[in-house]
Amino acid sequence: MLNGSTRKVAESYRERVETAAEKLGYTANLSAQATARGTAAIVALLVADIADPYFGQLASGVARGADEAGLVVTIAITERDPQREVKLVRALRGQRPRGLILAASRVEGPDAVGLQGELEAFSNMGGRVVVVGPGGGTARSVAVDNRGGSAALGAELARLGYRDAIVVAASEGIRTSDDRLEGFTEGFTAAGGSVREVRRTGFTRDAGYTATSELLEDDVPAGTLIFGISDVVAIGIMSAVRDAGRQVGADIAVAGFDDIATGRDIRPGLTTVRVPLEDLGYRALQAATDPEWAAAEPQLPLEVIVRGSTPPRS
Amino acid sequence: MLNGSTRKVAESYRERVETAAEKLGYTANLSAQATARGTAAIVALLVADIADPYFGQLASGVARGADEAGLVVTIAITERDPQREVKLVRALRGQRPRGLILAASRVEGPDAVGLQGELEAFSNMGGRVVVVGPGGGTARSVAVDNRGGSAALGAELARLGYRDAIVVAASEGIRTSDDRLEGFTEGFTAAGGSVREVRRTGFTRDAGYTATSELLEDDVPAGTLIFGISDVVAIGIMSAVRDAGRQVGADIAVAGFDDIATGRDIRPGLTTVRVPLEDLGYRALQAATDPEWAAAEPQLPLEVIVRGSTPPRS
DNA sequence: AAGCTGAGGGAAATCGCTTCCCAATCTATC
DNA sequence: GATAGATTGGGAAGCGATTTCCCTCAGCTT
Repeated sequence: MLNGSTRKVAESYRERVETAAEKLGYTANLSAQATARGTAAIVALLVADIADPYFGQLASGVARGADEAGLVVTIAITERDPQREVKLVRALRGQRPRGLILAASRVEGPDAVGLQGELEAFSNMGGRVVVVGPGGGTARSVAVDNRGGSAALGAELARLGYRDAIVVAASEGIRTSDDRLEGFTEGFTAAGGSVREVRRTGFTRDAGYTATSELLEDDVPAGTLIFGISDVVAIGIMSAVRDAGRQVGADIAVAGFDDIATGRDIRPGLTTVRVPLEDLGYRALQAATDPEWAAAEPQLPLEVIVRGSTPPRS
Repeated sequence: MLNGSTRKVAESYRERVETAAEKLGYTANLSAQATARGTAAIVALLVADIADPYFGQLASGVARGADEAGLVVTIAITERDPQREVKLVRALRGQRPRGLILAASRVEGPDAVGLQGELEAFSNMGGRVVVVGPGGGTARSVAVDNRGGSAALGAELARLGYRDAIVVAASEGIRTSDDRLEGFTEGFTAAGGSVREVRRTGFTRDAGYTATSELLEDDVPAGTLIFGISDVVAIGIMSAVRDAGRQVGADIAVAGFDDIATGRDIRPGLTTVRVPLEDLGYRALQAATDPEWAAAEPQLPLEVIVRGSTPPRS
């Protein structure tokens, strides 16, 4: 009754009790509270890898929102393993969190069979599931216009004079990657370019590095553009380009997607599509807590940012 | 009794119950468990900013360890505000976590008055407090030899021919910064260099950028070395150097500390001291959970890494 | 056959809190 | 000044586990 239930208590008492509690160092036992109420003041966040700046920035937004809402954030790392993800969701469910935010998961496709079931169970228990990216089922989703953004990027790059591109993407079936790939191809070809090759790997820096190293063993003409499916991948690409003795920019141009902080500090700067990652996380949290969330503004505004990694070709 | 109490049950039964539970989608209510047991299977992690790669990598190690130990990680962001930090510790205490890991906090000094009290209360409740960095009081600590590492760095840089350095540090009283500053000065001067100026700001990229921009308004001779108290700061420094029309490397050399992932991908590469951040987090978790932890190997091994940002001066 | 041991069932107490119900007190209205 | 209505506060039940204690039953030993 100390923690804002329906009971009304005289203000004077309340204050007295509160200062006493303060002095004694008393803190309400959240677990007991959760037991009694049936739900805990917790939001669970699932990310692939918290050391990845993409997820770091996202988590930052989630944490901010949670703080404002008086919730605690619990974090779990999927390591991009669908099996693990299912297990984690199940384990997290034991906490009876108010919401569950899934960043970086394939909610669809063959890998997702177990997941869907878990998510439903979670929903049925009264928790809210939010998917960052294209959602499905009972889940709310906070999406980014990957397709539109990369189409715009492709168009812009073609306008800068690029005609020949290679895309380093993640495996087929991963929606974010597929959307970005399709969008880019669309925008780039519509404006006169053509995608010569698509390389399938993963979402990591090392994936980008390795793929590009292999790519550059063959003869890649100067003026080729390599589009990395995310900034993290693109950064790997840039390093590989350099390590192969080529130059980033006029020689081999590189572009990414997300606009993580690092992309602004490397030289040449990384051309990319700005995704308001922190906001995205913040809105995911809103979606997880706000009872009358209505998928308003389904897409966050994106913006193509051209930097030195793709200088205009004359 | 389903979750490992003293009771002994035949394995066969146990299995049967477990698969049944699996099928029904039952999950033990962790809150109830925590209420009954008096402590939750949770470790709380306090970081200044989860979007900062330093904390990201650290958190990554913590998360890995927690996963292995069957614990859930709860994360809270201090935003480098001591007041906030106290409040958070207090709030987190309500969860009755097994351990509390403090990364990036001043456990000492005038700001820490409230903190110490909270930490003690936490300890008295049976939770274990781990400080990443120089600890104090009841807290266990997982430390890094900041002083020795930066002394080695300073010595190495002097050996490379640098004689004139500026240090961009955090405010006085922040132990990590002070130790690194002292160590560097020691090592650098002992080997023939001299620290011309110390600039006090913060631990962020922008702090480094701003401080350096101001610095470069005056005439800074070519061949000067700027040491950023952490890699994040150093990256800000590099950007500022470039934006001021100077060159990183032969013109103005830059070094940092931590060896965050980004430092390997920027060009020129950032000279720094490698801190095994992930391990550090992992060990912090060990310290928080292992009952017979004995501060073994009090310091993790550090290593000076010279890259292109500090080319040898002939 | 009696006695001992250990496995396992069942009931009850406990954890710290919320929530519901009811009696007691206070206030406003006629 | 009496009565209905609104407030306040006390008490008990319940939340979903864990833990402890007691008891039964079967298998062995002597």
